[in-house]
Amino acid sequence: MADIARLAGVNVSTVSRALSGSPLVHEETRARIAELARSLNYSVNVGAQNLRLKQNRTVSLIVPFDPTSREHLSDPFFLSLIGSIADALSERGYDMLLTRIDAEHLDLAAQTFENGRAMGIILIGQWHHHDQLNEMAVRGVPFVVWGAQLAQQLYATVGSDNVQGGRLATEHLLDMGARHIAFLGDPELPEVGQRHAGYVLAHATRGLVPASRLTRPVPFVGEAIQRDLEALLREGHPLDGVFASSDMSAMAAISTLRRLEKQVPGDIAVVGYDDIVLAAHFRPALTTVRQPIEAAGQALVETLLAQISGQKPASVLLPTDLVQRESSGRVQVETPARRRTGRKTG
Amino acid sequence: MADIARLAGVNVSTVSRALSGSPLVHEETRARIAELARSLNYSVNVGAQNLRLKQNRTVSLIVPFDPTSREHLSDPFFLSLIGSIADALSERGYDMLLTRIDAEHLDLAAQTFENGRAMGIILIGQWHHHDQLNEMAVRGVPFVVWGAQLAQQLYATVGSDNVQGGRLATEHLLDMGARHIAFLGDPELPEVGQRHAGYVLAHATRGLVPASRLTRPVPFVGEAIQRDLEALLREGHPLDGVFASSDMSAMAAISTLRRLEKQVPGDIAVVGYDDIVLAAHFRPALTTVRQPIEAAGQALVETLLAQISGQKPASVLLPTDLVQRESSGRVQVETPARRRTGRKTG
DNA sequence: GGGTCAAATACAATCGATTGCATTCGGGAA
DNA sequence: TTCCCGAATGCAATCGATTGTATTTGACCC
Repeated sequence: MADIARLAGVNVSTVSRALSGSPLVHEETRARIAELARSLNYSVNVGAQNLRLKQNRTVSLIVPFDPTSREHLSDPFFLSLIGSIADALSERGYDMLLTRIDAEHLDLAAQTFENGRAMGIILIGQWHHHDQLNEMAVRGVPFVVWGAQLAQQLYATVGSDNVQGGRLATEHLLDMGARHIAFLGDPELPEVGQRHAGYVLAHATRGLVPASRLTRPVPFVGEAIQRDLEALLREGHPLDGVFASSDMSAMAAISTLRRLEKQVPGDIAVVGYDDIVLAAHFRPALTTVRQPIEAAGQALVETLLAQISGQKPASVLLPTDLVQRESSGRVQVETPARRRTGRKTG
Repeated sequence: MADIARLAGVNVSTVSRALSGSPLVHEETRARIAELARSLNYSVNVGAQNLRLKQNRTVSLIVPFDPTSREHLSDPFFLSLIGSIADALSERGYDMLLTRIDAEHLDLAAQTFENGRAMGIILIGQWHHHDQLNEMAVRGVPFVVWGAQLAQQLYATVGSDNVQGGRLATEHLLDMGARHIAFLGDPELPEVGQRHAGYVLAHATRGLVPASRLTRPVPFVGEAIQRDLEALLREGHPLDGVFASSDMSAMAAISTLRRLEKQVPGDIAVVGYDDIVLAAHFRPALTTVRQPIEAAGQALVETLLAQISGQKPASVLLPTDLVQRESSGRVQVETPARRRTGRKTG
């Protein structure tokens, strides 16, 4: 900017005013300065500008990683969610700063705000650290979490109605005749916990109680699912339904079951969660609970911006619905296999 | 920082030195300052720091959008690529600033560098603006492009070997007995152009020349593919193979062909490009040319960082290979349908 | 006790912008 | 001619850090 000022024979303050369209500069001067700026490929230093103005148009997107696996960004659901957030932000003229942090230290997320790089934060998942997040909220950090609404929550979340989703999935499996439905996912994670609550609720309304060993706290990805399902079947526990807490785990489960020579859905009906694009094209096409991804990105961004502009945090619960496809056809009610394994129900 | 200095009863310069671990401050003083900083949730203002140090640890990722469609970020291939770039950057301690710009003004990408927000740029695709990019390179902007290597290129690209990929796909289709192979994709885009070159080359080595109307310049996504294929078939042109320049278009093509009561691969063999996760699970499972996504992210980041540290731009060509699945089985050589449609070969 | 020296800390310029206030300039009114 | 006024521009402080160059402090030695 100093260069331009020198070349134009004016003071930097005039250049600054000219470039920001202040009515205080003579039109002729402005034109001369604008022309110079263009020819020099000049653009204002956003860092310095933000420093002076104490504001910016950047939102920080934090994608925590599980420190034990340091797993890569690959689940299509989260990738799509990131895409939809990026779109929602760019429509509004914001940039997105993507940072990955250790999921055990979610409070580090606040740094991108506190050090002035972003005016707000979108966090994917609350993991096990509801408390750290509440503390961040008390500190006045503007942020929104993609996840579950929890009790005593001082921050805003955006998420699908997980209890409802879990319930829909489980009721559907029960309708299909399944009576021994495994739940795949770690209920310690808030979202999964709510899906699990829906699973229990659906049983309860029919006077049923799922066997506790049918709840399998496996991580979203990796080979744990294979091993776990093999173990479950080896134990000889009856099994005629699977509710997986993500489509990727549902697909892993189906592959494993088929390898163990179970028919899906003939012997075991499977329902997933998310409705990623892949779900519709998988064989058998996956019955699953749809989470509205486009709406999610929009809602996250709007909620955050509202908060930044001074409104108080207000959570959003997005509707979920069941998409019925092939993986959950009617279960054959009395196969020799099932009779053999007995029927303890928990 | 001024607050801390006041509370600690020292000058800000001492605080700065203490926090950055300079040996010039007394150990005791440092401890006191560190403790204060922690209790105040203080972290240095990165903007101000960058301003002073003229450096940062942020890389800008530019994902251009086609201004006519302003299409959302949804192609799984690009989403995965973004994920792999994010991972490669975070492994090295860099943050990623994601910005979307109009594909007709790729030179705007330089702004994130020139205004000091990022130390380098990764750009997805060169679109129609090789010239703008060369000009950016002349200006000294450090950037790498995911795309095709072109003649007279002053900047670095990372990309798969598109000619080879196109050739592999086409040779495979020819091996399967196809003789009227449509090419789906706009050869004006550099990467697609090279895949098309491979397509022509594969024909040439067998003394064949593909009919020019079999080259269908349709965009990657949207409904154009359906309409275009319908038109092609309505014209009565013989067709027994399709090489689509992305998996998403291959899948759209297959759906359309089936709706028009063509067997895939029985009547028409189809090969895609990318090998997205979905490809393996689609029915029929997609034969496709694999692009190594993890390697791509790593290579992009390494190439950019090398350039930032002063080395001159060096492009990387990643190997591609054909993944053979179901969508490209042997074509039935003489069906009544084919005989009916005649055999003008262009 | 005065001088020397090293360790620890303070001062002040700097990065690139923004903006309230001061200054300059020219023209019109008295 | 003098004074006033508004338009256009310049000056200088400021944002929050870093760092070269003083300056202070205290220990040690003669």
